[in-house]
Amino acid sequence: MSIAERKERQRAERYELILAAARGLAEAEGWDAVTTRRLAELINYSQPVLYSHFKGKADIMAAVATRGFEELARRLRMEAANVTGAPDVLRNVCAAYLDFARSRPVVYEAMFVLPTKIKFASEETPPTLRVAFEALVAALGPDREEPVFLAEVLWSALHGTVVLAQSERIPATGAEVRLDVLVRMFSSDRGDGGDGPRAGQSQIRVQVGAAADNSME
Amino acid sequence: MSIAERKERQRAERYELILAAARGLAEAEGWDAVTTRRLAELINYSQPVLYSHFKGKADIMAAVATRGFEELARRLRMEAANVTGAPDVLRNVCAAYLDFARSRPVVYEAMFVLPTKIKFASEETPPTLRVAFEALVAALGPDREEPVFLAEVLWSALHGTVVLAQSERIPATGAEVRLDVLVRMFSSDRGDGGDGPRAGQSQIRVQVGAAADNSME
DNA sequence: GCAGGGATACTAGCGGCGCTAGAATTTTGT
DNA sequence: ACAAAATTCTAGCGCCGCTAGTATCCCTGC
Repeated sequence: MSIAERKERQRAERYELILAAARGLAEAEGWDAVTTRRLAELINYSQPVLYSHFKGKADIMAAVATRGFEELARRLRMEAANVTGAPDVLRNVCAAYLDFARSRPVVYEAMFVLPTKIKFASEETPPTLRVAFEALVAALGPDREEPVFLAEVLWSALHGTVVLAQSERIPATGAEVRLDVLVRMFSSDRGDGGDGPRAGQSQIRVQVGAAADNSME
Repeated sequence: MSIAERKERQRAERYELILAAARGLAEAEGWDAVTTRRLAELINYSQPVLYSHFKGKADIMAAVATRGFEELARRLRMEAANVTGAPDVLRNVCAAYLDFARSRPVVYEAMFVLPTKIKFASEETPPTLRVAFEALVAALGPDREEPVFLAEVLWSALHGTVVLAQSERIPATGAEVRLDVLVRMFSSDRGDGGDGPRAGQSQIRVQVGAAADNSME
């Protein structure tokens, strides 16, 4: 049965090829430029081949989004798990979220902006997506009232800054300050009893992260 | 020159007819269903007539959005001006924003979600849009540090809740609680020294407003 | 070694999209 | 009444997502 295995492996490789082509094309020219014809040309197959892997264009985008959920969950989980050692988990998790959105804008768009058939906030929600949300809840710290709603609002604020900035509806400059403001608003100790330079630190952190992680693959 | 006036008036009427048709069709079936062919059919003219009024479909949507900016600015300004008498301006302004987004979801989409050529945060920003933002700044109250950035984050949070809820990425239930949370986060006096039942009041307010203002016009 | 048969990929085409050139029609001014 | 000007329409371009039907390839069993 080795021959069947090889075939399946080649199929899986082509599946990945399609996903990579879709993401690459979207990153280069936006999702509007990702057409079935151009995708077919990129992978050196004819259009109908795409439909043997995916139900349609929306399905391809959903697959890209799913990969995004995995990466986002991984990043957030890593920051949220650092309860010991790092004093400001909330800021790090928020920074990681913004960092992800900035480094993979079109993936973020497929995940959270464009219409998708992926179910949110239901039983069939992808586990990775749930993990990402739980990281937000955890980042807010213990003993907070209405933790789920609070996390939803935090997520909304993060998402809002991302999409408004990406669509140039709020200026790109000031992203660091907005992070400062946002973290202060949602931290459990509001009156800034903490150390002052904390803000400056994170500004650098976000900037560097965004600049370093802009590669396409 | 009365005949030229009549012609111009008829042109203006047809312009309005197109806008109304576009908004109505979008409200009934979403922006994807708003095609130049269907619009032409709705107004009983052929397609190219649309292009004598607008540069293209995007221009029509921008016009719908512009009308939306006017209405939103009017609503927010009204709530923000109530400094005297109303103790919680912030809550009322936020509620008005959410109310608008819920009552005119597709207009909101054209304004703040879909790609647009309208310039934000620049010199050529529509005055009404600027007014709306100023209302947000005012609602936050005086003597706050970084008022503009703070307003940007508040707007982001409001926008985030709207779009995540509209795209069913956070559950529709809980909108009132999220408003409560959000207002508490951004109010200048954080420790809830105010009266308790305030939240319940506003919940009713928002719900009634959303239900009453759902007409297609 | 080689024909049959199933899997695989292709060509071609459908209806619909935004948009526009050029023809046909209506309206205007003389 | 008639030519000119403004207006509206017909027809079509290149593109889209998607699919039916055909051709090709490769594995299987003799």
